[in-house]
Amino acid sequence: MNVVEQIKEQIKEEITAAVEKAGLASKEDIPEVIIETPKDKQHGDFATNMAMQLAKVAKKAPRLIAEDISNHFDTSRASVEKLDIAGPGFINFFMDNGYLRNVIPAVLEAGESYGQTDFGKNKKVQVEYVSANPTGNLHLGHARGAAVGDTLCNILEKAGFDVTREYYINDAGNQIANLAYSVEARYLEALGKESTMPEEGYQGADVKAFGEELAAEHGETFVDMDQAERLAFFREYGLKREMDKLKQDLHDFKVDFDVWFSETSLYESGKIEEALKLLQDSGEVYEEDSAVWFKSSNYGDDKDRVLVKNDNTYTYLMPDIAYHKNKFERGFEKVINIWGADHHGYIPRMEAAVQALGFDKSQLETQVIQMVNLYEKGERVKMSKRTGKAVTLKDLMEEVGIDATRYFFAMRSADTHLDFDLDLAKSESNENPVYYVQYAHARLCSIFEQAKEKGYSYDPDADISLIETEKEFELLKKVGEFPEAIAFAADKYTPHRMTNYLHELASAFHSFYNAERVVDQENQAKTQARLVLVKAVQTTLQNGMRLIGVQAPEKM
RNA sequence: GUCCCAGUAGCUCAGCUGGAUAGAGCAACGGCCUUCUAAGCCGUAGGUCGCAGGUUCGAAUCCUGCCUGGGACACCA
Repeated sequence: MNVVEQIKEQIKEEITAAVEKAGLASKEDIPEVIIETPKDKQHGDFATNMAMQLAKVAKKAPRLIAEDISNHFDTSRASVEKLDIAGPGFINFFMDNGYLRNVIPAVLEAGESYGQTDFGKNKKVQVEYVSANPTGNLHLGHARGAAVGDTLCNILEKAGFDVTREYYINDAGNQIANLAYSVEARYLEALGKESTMPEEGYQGADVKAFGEELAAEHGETFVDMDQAERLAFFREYGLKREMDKLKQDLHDFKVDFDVWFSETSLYESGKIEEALKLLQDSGEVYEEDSAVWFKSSNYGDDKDRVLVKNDNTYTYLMPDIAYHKNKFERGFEKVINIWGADHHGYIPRMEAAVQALGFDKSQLETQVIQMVNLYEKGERVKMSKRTGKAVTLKDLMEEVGIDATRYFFAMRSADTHLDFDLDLAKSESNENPVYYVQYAHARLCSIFEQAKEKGYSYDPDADISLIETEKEFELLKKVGEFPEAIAFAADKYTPHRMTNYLHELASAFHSFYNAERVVDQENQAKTQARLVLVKAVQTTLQNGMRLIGVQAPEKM
């Protein structure tokens, strides 16, 4: 357990003890003790609302209860210097902050692994994200999903979950047939032959390039080939090219997957029939209008869904059911889907399917990534994937940069609409929020450089009892909250809390930096102590930035 | 029609399990560089938390209804 958490536990114990000693409630009746950090420093370092919570049980006014508790509270323990009663009955704890010094050796010892906890109990979790159709470039929305998904995975891992990152490749549906037709059309076009682009074809420049490359490499080889054979080739070719590109773009964005799961593989391995049979055997499906329907309305969906169409092919849902069955069979205790907003209506039927397969609804968690609206020069830019007019992940990486893009997406709650201001994200100025955090790191590095120049060597055994100012303790407290911040973000699946935390940490550091000097020729011992403090800050900042996937630059 | 998301400072957004005087960033205004990076710090100003009810000792937060904006509602994927 980390230092800050430990002290909170001690305070909790003392509160419980005080409540019992004061005879306010029996042990079983004491509600869970809540320790919070007040927003206003006037209200102390920690506070509890125990007196208000006890008002009903003890049948007394909260302020009187608070007095009873504080009279029986043993301040000699838990580093409490004094306590106060305020407002409607809050008990505020003012700490002897010396305990915070213990944060430093804890961080230094843990190094890169500082922040790691066993909160997740090594639970097997699978996160599926991005999963964009391999029919074109990744656009803004996928970029958001990639940044949020990857950050969430990083956080879950750090919080002690056993995470598998997975991408579901939709390589079996009509859209892939359309891709094949599109490649064909572009190929013929490149050879100057007559060609027709299907109405639902992909107009993107990438497909056009495929056609040209095929024409250049293979000449007219495919022109007289049997069309089915030719399309099969174009299909494979297009798919491979699209996937290669997509993997490369994601990799450049620092997003890598453990498993690339092919939809086609479900057809080939018989897993779809297997899943369908299971549903049939358990009476979850019926036939109507020569189609096979799943009784999803039994599980809260607003209507039943077709699994097998009257032309005897599967809907998209059927293989996806088989896929989810497979996920659980692989032993994941929790399956997290991060889907685009356009899939939100799809969630109830998937939850229904999971239950029909005999799994618990709570094992499936679906997070929706809301729409991204792009703004440039103050105006909304309309995008369309089909026509190829869209801002791609690649554009973002080139124009905005990986760090700013990742930070920008990670910093906002994923389930709300996002306005992406291209000019703001591009601006290399203090308007861009990522620089605030990066700048803190560059400053930290600069301190070490200066120290080195002035002949100081970093000594991990420096006398940290010389850490004593308010700014130092505030900074240390923030550093000490890191493991809790990670666990919290993991628990609520809210990666944006992590950027909030990093911003707060950077802010505490900048504030300290302006108030106190680290490298001070007049005071060697203090310099040594502060170097150790600052090292702990640097380690924490680096670990946090790694979670978001942004660089920690040494110079800016 | 049903469902999802949103409505909080001029703008973009946080706000935890309901808590104290609702917070950041940007923009505005006033200070701070002979000393570790001023992409920073310190301070000022700015809000009937969409509206109306309800629950509660206490509501931006929970519940109900309504208004406004965005989106989703295929035997497509």
